Amino acid sequence: MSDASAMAREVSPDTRSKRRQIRPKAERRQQLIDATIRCIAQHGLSAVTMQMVTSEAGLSVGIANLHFESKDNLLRETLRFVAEEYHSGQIEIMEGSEITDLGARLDALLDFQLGRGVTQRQKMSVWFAYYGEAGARPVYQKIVSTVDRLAARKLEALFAEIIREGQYLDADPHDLATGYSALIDGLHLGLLVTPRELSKRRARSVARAFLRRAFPHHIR
Amino acid sequence: MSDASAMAREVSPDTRSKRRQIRPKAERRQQLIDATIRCIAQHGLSAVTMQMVTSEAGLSVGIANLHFESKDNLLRETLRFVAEEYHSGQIEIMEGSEITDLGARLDALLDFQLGRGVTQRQKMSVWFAYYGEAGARPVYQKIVSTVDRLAARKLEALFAEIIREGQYLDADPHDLATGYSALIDGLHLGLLVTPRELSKRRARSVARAFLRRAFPHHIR
DNA sequence: CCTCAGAATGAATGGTCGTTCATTCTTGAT
DNA sequence: ATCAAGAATGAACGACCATTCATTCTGAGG
Repeated sequence: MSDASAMAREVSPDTRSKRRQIRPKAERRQQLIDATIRCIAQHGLSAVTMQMVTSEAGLSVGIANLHFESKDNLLRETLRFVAEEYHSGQIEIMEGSEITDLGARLDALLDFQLGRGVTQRQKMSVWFAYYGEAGARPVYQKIVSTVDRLAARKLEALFAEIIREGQYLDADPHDLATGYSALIDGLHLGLLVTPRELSKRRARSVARAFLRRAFPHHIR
Repeated sequence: MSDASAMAREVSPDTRSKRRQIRPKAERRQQLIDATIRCIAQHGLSAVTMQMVTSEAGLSVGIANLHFESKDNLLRETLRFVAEEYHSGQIEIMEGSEITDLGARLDALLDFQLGRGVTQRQKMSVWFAYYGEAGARPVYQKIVSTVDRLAARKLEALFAEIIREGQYLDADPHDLATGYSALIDGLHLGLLVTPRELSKRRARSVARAFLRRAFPHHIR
C-alpha cells in the first residue's frame, strides 16, 4: 500500500543546507507530490512545469524523472493521491465503529466533506483542475470513477440503513446518495469559484438542510 | 517562385474552402471561439494550441492574433461566451412571460439545465476546464461570478415566489437556491466525469426529487 | 578508514509553443 | 479596368518546455 501518511512532510524547513541529501524513494515521491499539489493550486494545472515543481520541493530538475518516469506520470500519481485521500477519509467515517448513532455519523461525514481538511483552496483547486481535464483524458476519468464508485456504494448503504430505521417510505437510497454527492461537489465548486458569495458555514448549512428534508428524524 | 508546393492542403471538411475568404470581423471571432470550444472539449484546456484552434477553424495561424490580440485573450473571450450563453438561457426562462404557472417554469428551467443543449460533452468540458483554472486565475473567477450572481438572484426570487404561493413555511429561498444551483453543478460534473454511472435521465430525476421535497405542491 | 552502489544534480538537447510581419490576395469604390 | 484598404496567410523567430545523462556526491557496510 502507498504510505499515505503525510507525517514526513517538510522535515526541517530550517535546514537551509545546500548540502545534497539522500532519502528513501518513497519519501522523495511524496515530497514531489506535495509540491505538485501546491503548484497546481497556485498556478493552475496548465501552467505547472517540472522546474516549478522541483524547485518548489527544493530539489533539482532531474529528480522528477528519476522517481516518476515522466511529467504525465507525476500528474497522474498526484491525482491518485488526492482522490484516495479524500475517499478513504469518507470511507473511514462510514465504516468506523466508534459512531453508532446514524444521525451522528451523517454529521461526521458532512463535517469531513465540508470541513477544514478538504475545503482548503489547495485541495479543491487540484480537485477541479483534474475534473476539467477529465473530459479529454480517460485516464483521469478512470482514476476518479474507480475510487468514487466504492464511496458511492458505501453512502448508499448508509442511506438505506437510515431509511429503514426512520421508515422514510418514499425515499430511494440510490437517488438520494447521488443527489447528496452532487450537492457536495457543487458546494465545493462554489467555495472555489465564488468564495465571496458562499462561506463554508453557509455551505454546511445548505448541505444539512438537504439531509434534514430527506431524513427529518435523524437530522435535527 | 517556389510555387511547386502542392495546392492540396487538406483543411476543413468543406472542400471549396481552398480560396481565401474575407469575412467581417465579428464572424471570424465567433468562428474562432467555436473552434476553441471544440478543441478544449476534445483535447483539454491545457493541451490547446493556437495551431490546433486555427486549423480546426480552417484558417491560418496568424488570424487568431489578428482578431484576438493573444491566446490568453481568445481563451478569456471563449469563457465569456460560454458563460453568457448558459446564464442568458436561464434568465430567459425565469423572466419569460409565456409560462405563468410557477411549477411549469421550474420544470422548464430544469429541462434547460440538464437538457440537450447544455449537457453536451462539449459544453460541460469547457465549463469545468475553466473552473479548474479559476482557483489560480482571478480573471476567470470574475467572469463567472459576475454573470452567475444575476442568475442566482433571479432564481432566489423565483423560489421566494413559489414559497409564498405554496406557503412552505420553513423554507429559506436563499439557501434553497444555493443548494439547487450546487446540485445542478454537481450533476453536470457527474455527467462529465462518470457518465457510465449517471445518465441524463437519472440526473433529471435526481434534480426533480430535490425540487419535489422542497416544493411538494408545485412538483408532482 | 575506505569503498562504491546508486541517489542527486543541472547544463545541454531537441522539440514545440505563441507571436510577428513581409507578403499575397479579396473586395468594393471609382 | 484599376486601385487602395485592409483581411488573411504562413515561414521565421525567440522563448521556454520536458527530458537526458555525464558527473558529483553521499552514507551504509566492510
